[in-house]
Amino acid sequence: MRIIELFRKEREYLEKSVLVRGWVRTKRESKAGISFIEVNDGSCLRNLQIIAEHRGSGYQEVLEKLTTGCSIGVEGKVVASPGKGQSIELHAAKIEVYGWADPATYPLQKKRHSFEFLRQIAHLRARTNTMGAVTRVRNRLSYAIHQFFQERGFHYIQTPIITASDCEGAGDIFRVTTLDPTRISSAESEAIYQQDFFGRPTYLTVSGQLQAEIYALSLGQVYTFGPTFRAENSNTSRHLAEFWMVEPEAAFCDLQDNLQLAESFIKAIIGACLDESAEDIDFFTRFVQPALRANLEHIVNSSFETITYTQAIDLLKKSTENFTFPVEWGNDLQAEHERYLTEKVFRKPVSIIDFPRAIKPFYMRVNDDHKTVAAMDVLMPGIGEIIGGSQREERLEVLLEQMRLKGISTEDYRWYVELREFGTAPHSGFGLGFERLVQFTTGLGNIREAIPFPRTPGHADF
RNA sequence: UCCCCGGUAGCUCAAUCGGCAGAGCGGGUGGCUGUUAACCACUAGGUUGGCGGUUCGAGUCCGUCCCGGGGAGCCA
Repeated sequence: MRIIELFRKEREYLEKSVLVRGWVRTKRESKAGISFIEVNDGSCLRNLQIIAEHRGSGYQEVLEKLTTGCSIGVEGKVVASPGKGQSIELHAAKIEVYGWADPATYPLQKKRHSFEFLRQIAHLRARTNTMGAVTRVRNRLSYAIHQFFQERGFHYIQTPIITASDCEGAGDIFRVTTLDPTRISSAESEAIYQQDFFGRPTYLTVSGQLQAEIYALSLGQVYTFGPTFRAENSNTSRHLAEFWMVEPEAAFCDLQDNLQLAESFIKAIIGACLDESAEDIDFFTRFVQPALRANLEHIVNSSFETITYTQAIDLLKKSTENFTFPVEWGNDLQAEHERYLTEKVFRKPVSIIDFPRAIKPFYMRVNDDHKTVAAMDVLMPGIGEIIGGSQREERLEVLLEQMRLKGISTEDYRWYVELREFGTAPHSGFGLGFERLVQFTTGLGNIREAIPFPRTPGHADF
């Protein structure tokens, strides 16, 4: 029996006998002959209070040794609690200990630990209230993502993790090789790749977008939800070397449709958490970020703002804010600029569209002014850019010109070009950083708490 | 990679001007109580991140390296 089930149907289980299994969070002794044991089984935030009488139980020895971290199974009767803080409790008839946890060496205490410390014990931090709550929210968001797309006829596809494309993004990428590193350094540069597993240089993917386009131009609407890798040496609270990305891609869909999709998407999945992870959201609101619940409700209830890059530049130029970086048409927006727009000017999510052609990738559709492309960045208060997307360039000639201008090899991307030669169609899509969404939804300050086992420069433990 | 801050008991932190290294929690022992971050008493626990320097004397000042955090860039 899972504890959440018990709490959900309290009346139904009252005076009934049940078996609950989980981990001891804390134990309070009463020498009058009672032990109070709080058990958590991960099904929900709340602990179940176990009442264990010493008298005649034969468990006095067990109860004395029971400490935080032990795993136990308790059989007993569900009764109404006379104490404050819980409506029901479990009156133990039988207690089985599956595993002990030496209190002298078990690292988790009943008190608050720093996140830095908990990261060092990622195998045990999952047993804390915070990480348990993050994990359940992350799970609920994942489920909501699939629900959202499935309900709208999008097909879930899997794009490759190992790729030979190395110029999709500007960032550094991870090499994938079976070669002995000592041989690589001593070898002739080009010839060595022919001896490698794939017979050519290969990397971990930085995006499944280009492959998703293939399936959008055949199944109509698809989405990916998988791991993505960036070898960028960035040490911030918003970056991971290995993270999960959601990338919908839809045919016969222009930038306006794309914006609409992004807005409905974010509202739907955050709304699902507000409704169905209410207890965990309330926990974060109480202990992590007091304004969290109000912020999330605001996101769900507000309509997102959409402005063009040119309008954004105007707003920034008019502002009295002291920016470190100059505001000039043609420069990319800096974090401080994005924060100002979404947190101070509009105080809600803002989509910025139609960026200068020169600062965006080759695949984005060139607008009629020939100076901008149909790009969109969705900015969220508190974390900045959460979604980046665009309408893709579907016109063969324009795409070839873009590739020429950006120095992209038409040989290497022959297949991508052929999608425009054979039955091309307008299409759009975007990418959403999943951990940033988890971060936003939980209010946690560091993205390293948004994923069970964070990979960052110098850290690949567990 | 750059800038800033930090590293003291198992954990969270304090230590005045450079002058005997401390508290709370956790652990152990005992007491008390339908308890709720339980409470009370006692107790054990330290190469102050490493190396070098200044000084009668360094947790504290200087140099250097390592590690961590925050911010920036890059991005999702």
